[in-house]
Amino acid sequence: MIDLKLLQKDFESVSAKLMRKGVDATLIENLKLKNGELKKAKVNFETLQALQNSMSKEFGAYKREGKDISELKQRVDANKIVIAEALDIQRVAHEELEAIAMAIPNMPDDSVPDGIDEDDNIEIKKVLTPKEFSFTPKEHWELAEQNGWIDFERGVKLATSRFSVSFGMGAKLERALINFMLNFNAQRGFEEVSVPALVNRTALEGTGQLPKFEDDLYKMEGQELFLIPTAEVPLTNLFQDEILASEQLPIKMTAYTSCFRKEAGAAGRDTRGMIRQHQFHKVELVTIAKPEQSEEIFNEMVQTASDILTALELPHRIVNLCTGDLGFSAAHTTDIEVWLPGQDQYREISSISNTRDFQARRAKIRYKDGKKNLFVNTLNGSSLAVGRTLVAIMENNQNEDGSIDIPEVLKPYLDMSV
RNA sequence: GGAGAAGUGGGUGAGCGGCUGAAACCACAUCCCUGCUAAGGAUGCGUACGGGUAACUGUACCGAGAGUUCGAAUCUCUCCUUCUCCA
Repeated sequence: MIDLKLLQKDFESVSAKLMRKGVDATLIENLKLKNGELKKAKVNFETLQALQNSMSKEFGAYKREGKDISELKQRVDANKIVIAEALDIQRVAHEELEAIAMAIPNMPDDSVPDGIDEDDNIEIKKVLTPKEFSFTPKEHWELAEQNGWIDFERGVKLATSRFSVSFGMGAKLERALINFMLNFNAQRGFEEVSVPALVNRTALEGTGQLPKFEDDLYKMEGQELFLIPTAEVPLTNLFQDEILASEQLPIKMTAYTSCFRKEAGAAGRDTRGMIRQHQFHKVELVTIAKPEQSEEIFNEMVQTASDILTALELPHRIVNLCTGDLGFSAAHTTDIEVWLPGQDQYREISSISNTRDFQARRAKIRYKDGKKNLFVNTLNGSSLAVGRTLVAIMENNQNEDGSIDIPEVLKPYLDMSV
């Protein structure tokens, strides 16, 4: 949620920032208007309520003293009707404001470059050089099938398209990657957490998936429960509606979960292989931090994800997302893209965002700074998407005969004898 | 699955439908006293959103929501959670 006070106080700059992210100018204008309306309605209601309260107090005194209450009761009853109307006006104003405000994305930082889509993202640096192949490298689905690691047809049989099944070394590699990543993150100070895969509406509103993106979520029938699209949701919402002690911060967490996405609107994209699945494994990083800590931790998170790829000897590049490619909740985002020789391009494998106080406002996560309660900053990032890492290993480590070399760092995690 | 009990501020725990935003104790903060391994005293101490330069002040919140009432932590209903007992 954007800061409505700031919007009121500094309308020009807030709306300019939101417009960079493509928010309609009239919508912002409307938000300001509604906010003013609500304020007025609130003052009006509270004034009436104060009158009612004081009359009610009098009422008690009258009774104790045995005075006649009929005249007072008349006034009180009359005021009651007026209050009901005022309350109604306030309620409507609040609902209208909420509906608009909850659907408005975060303001991008000034450092975020302008742009329309991923083509306008800015490459910051490349890490490791892709190796030259003496043959034409294959795409991962071909390698996966040839090695018997992944079965796409049987995934469809069990569920529907965009599901797959891993077998043997494919399955073991996934498990090894998860363990490797969790341990790696733990060494960088991120505490491992195990969280529910189902969350309620409040949690999803807190992190920004709802109300706007319900179409992309799997919802339980007859219940207000959703499968998580990312561990960011449960991890961040762990502290929903809490006021944390200053010394507790930063809280650095990592979690492995399955993630579930309907991929509405991605029809036709990456239909082959395991790049874009409805269910996928991901190891996530989430940090709850003080505002002054958040940029330093952001860089740590990017570095951690990048270092995992380096440890796996996977060439990748780090990219600063432009306004057009920025997610709903993010103030700024850095993507890590891994080199896929089979596809002959870099593909996203991690996305790290600082949402600043956007999610904290929605989820009401604050900390005590001396006397005052301030909103925390929340950060999230993949470290890493497991399936895509496996894809990268297959494509980068393939030999001409289709066999695949296992990265050294994973060998301790794999019992190679079975 | 059935039957009971309970959910109050950081913690423990009182609360008669109006004098309760809420006793008391602990914890915490500041100050005073005193020097000895501690104790005593004073004051302060919830959150959100408003109004005011400020002192201060208004509204709401006692698991959540709805209701009864001029007025509800206190009565009624629904839901959630926890505990105990039974199957």
